[in-house]
Order: sequence, then structure tokens, then C-alpha cells
Amino acid sequence: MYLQEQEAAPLVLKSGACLPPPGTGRVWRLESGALRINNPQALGQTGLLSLALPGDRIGLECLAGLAQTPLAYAITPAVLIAVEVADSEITDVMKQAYLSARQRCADMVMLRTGSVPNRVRYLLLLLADSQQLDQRDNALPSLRDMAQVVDASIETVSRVLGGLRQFDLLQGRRQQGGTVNATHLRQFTFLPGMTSSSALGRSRCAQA
Amino acid sequence: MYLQEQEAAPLVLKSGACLPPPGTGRVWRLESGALRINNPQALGQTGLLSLALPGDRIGLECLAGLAQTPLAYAITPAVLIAVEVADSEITDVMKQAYLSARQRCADMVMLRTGSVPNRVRYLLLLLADSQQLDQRDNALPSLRDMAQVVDASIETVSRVLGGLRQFDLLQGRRQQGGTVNATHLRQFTFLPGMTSSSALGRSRCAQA
DNA sequence: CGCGGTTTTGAGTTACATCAACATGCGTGG
DNA sequence: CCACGCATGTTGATGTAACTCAAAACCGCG
Repeated sequence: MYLQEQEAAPLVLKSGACLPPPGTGRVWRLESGALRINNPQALGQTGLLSLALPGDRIGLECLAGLAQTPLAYAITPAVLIAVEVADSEITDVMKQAYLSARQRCADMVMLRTGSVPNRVRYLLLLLADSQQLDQRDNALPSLRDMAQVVDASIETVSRVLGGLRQFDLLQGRRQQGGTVNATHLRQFTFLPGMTSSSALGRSRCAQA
Repeated sequence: MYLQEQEAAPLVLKSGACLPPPGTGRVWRLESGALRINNPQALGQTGLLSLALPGDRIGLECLAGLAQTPLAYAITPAVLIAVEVADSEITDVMKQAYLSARQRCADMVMLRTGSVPNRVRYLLLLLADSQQLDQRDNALPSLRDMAQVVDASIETVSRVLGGLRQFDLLQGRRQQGGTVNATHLRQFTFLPGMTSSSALGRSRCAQA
């Protein structure tokens, strides 16, 4: 109840794992990786509410007055640490949480704006930028997760990644691994016509 | 600086009007109507960040530590009142703001999930539900705004609304007016095939 | 080695965007 | 008052991005 940041052992989640105590009023801080925040009562849909990226607090809803914490799944290997929020800090923590919630909202809008290739591009940059240190740490979400995040089909996402690989903007994807060339990808824009599925066919023809 | 809720004269915005002092550190509460929150430095895109619905606070970013307030445009005739936030209340206000930011994020995701007809449907329900009292208050956003919110083209949105009108889920749209039949619309789902543009052609044929 | 989960690739179909008229208000000024 | 212009909404025809379905290649694992 004093300085809260260094607490309990870090919690390490594998891709696909759920944040363990769904009902508990525990507050976590995401250290690395990415989570998908899910609506518990997903009615047929995917129930995606938002993403969580390193630095975000998880489980603040209960502090803010809500009964239940939404479900959180790791879509990338993730590390979290439990934090204890002292009363004196609540205001500051809520301010931070508010700002990052706004940011995630903006991110979700971008992740669903424009063509699928551009949405995937935004997702990859988001993930790459959130990996603070080592660029070679190459963990990508599964195609299924990426597809749900950008609201596209798995096949289309696969084709987009294929296209990126052709331009060396992405290397070596096999089973949820891969290295994005963030700096090049950032200054890359999909021209209409070279986009997605059709792009593959055409550029392959062009190369042949 | 005591009880802050009843302050200054309400600010009435017409559809399309911008929240006046973009740089000022003023905090507003949206009483009725809907706003679109915009990224000031929109780089070619529409710059849509989020929506604001009645009850939401506008301009809290500065309180939370950000320099600038994002731009807010009314997409529906809107009424706001200026609020003064006392130091003692900041924590509670931020908690509320955090929760509603999460909710708006979830809304934005829904507004960008699935087929255009379903996205438009969600938008109409969102607007209808936010009009607390009189249902007959029939103010809809312009097609341009609706199209940008759900990330679709104006023409498609027009066709979707046309389809809804055929089922009496929407009445009398001429120049940003119209009444949504919220109760029926809520329990209505677009079957694949009767969706959007194609729906019009087909159902018109069926009727002829 | 065979078996489930993930990724890839292809071919056919469709929802939606685009382009291009056209209709309809609504305001402004002659 | 009507004439004009401008913003908004409507409608049709056409192209294409992306979805669907189906099959295969690839992994990791007991």
C-alpha cells in the first residue's frame, strides 16, 4: 500500500491463454505482448471490445465501479504484473487509464478503417511499436485473432501477409512468428489495385 | 466550485457545428444529440476518433494531462452545458469518464463490425437509445456523417436506409430527419441476401 | 506415424465502392 | 415571386475487393 509498482511475480501468458481470475478484482499492468479484451456475454459475435497493449492497466473496471471485469485473452505471448493501487493514487491511475482508453478507441477505429491491407498494416505497426526493446522478438497473433481484430476473413489476412512478405516488409511467418520491418512498413501505403488478394495474383504474374 | 452541475447557459449546436473553443480547457457535458470526436491533425483521413453521446463529458483530456482537446462536431442538433469540476470530484469524474470511454470504444467496434446494414442499424439504435425522452424527436445525422462513422460510402448508407424504410423501420427521411422504429429495429436482423444494395433491387422486383 | 490446429492457395460469388446522372430541398439575390 | 446555385439525398450500371467454399501443405505433438 505504499509504492505499488513492484508486486507479486509476473504472470506469463502464452498466446491464447486467458487472464486467470476473471471475476477477481485484481488489477494488472501489461508489461509486454498484446491482449484482446472480450465481452463476456458475446452473443454469437466475436465479442471483441478492445485491445490492450503494454502499459495498459487491466481490470480497472471494478475500481471504477463496475461489477465484472471483461475477459482478456493473450493474442501474443504476454507478461503482466499485478499492481496494488493505493487510494492516494487512484486519481492519477484513472487519468492514465482514461487517456489510454481513448487511445485504444482511436486504435480500434483505425483497425477498422479502409481496406483490409491497410488495417492489417496498422495492426502490425501497433504491435511492432509496442515491443519496446528487441525488434527481433517476433511474435505475431494467429491469423484467426488478426482476422477478428481487423474484421476480415482469415484467408484475406493470409493473403495480405503474403503480399507484405513479397515486399520484404515481413519475414518468415510460420506458425505465429514473423518479423515486421516496421520502419519500411510505416512509410508504405497500399496503392489501390495492388491490394490484397488481387495483388498476389498480379504481382506473381508480373514477376514470372 | 461547489456543486458543479448547473452552470452557465446551455450551448446549442446545430448539426455540423463545431464545439466553439477548440483550445480552451473548458469541460462540457453533452445533454442531448451526438458529436463526432475528431483528430485535429487528420492526415488525409476523416480523422474520426470516437462518438460522444448524451451524458459524456467533453474536454476532459486537459484535466487528465493532455495539452489539446480533440475537435468535436455535432452530427445531430446537440445541447451541451459547461461544467466546472471541483478538485474533490476529479476522481469520480475520471472514473465515469473512463467507463464511458470504454463503452464508446465498444460502440465504435460494433459500428465497424459486420455488414454495412448491420452497422447502420447499430448506429440508429445508438442514437435512438440516447434520446432519453421524446421518441418523435427525429434528427438523424447527414448521410455523409453516417457513412464516415460506419466507414461506408454515402450511396450504400442511402440504400440501407431505403431498405429500412421499406420495412417501416424508418419513416420520412428528407434532409436529416427521420423517425426510427427502435423497438422493431432492435429485433430485426439483416439476413444475408436481403442486405444492402442488392436487397433493394430484389425486394422491389418481388413486390412488382 | 497419424492426428488436430494453423496457414496457404485457388476458383467462384457477392457486397460494396465507384462513377455518373438525377431529384430534392433550401437559401440568396435579382 | 421565380431563377439560380449549392448541399444533400436517390438511383442505376459497372468493377472490384473481399468473402465463401474447398482442398491442400505445413507444423507440432502424443
